[in-house]
Amino acid sequence: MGAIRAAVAAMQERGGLQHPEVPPEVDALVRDVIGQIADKWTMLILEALEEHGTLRFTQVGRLVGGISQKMLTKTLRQMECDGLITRKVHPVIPPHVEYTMTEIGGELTAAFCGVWVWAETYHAQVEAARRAFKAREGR
Amino acid sequence: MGAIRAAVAAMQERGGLQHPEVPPEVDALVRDVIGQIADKWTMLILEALEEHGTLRFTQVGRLVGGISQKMLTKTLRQMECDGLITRKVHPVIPPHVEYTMTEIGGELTAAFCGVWVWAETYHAQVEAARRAFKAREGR
DNA sequence: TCCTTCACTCTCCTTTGGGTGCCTATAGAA
DNA sequence: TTCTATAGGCACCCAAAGGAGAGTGAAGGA
Repeated sequence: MGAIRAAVAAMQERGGLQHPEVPPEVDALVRDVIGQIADKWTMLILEALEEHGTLRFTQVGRLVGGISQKMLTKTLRQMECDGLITRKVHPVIPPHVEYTMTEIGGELTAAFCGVWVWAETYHAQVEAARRAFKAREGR
Repeated sequence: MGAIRAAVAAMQERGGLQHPEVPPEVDALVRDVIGQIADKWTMLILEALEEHGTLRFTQVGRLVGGISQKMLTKTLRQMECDGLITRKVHPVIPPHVEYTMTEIGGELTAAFCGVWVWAETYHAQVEAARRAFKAREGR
């Protein structure tokens, strides 16, 4: 995990981005972007695309699992709008649409990967903390 | 960013966690944890605590900005439940409660840092992609 | 001729997110 | 004596998120 911290520090050095005192309008934009992007389905779709490359609509749905068509459509549109994926429509008659990650989508996936690793690493501790919390508060 | 990917691969090797065919109950837990944690307020509160160390209730509220008392209370409780922060109540009469990040909270913040850096690095491109998308779809 | 496939769209419905305002108790300030 | 600050709890409310299920349209197989 130290490597991630180091990499992050390196990126901050390179880009000259420090958290303390970033201009407020940039902060607002960043918050907006984070708000749009840091959602469950976006993360899961990025995961699926990273693992399997170009996918079709129903393939994404199957890989993600438990997502309704509505949310899948909506999330894919949002991601396309934000430039995280590209959408290629083949105008054939059983419709054929392909979704592919863009470069910045790949970068975001890589950035999110740390969170996945965190979740996989610590989910047992989170479970334990929840049980302990319930025991403390429950009585 | 390759360093992150490498670190992740190393962690997966070490822990024996592969995405393809991870036990379904673990997958469910990880998704649940991600779902709980990948929310706007949690991220912003972690940010505030990382930057300023131990904070009181109203301090957190001021630093986060734009959050209602209700959501602040709720989010802090959830984070305490998940073991991301500790809550220390001083039983004095103007109430005094202190919130501090735990170790796994710190790790999560570090993991999320990559996403913040991504947002700061690419938000201009996201803006551009959105404008281009609107121009494409708008007419 | 009917059914199936794909990638949606539309409508209806329930759940959740989140805001506002009112309540607490008491030490100390005005 | 009255007001304020602190960290919430509680009740009510609206809006948005999100799920379920039906519909769509045309090509090609049975």
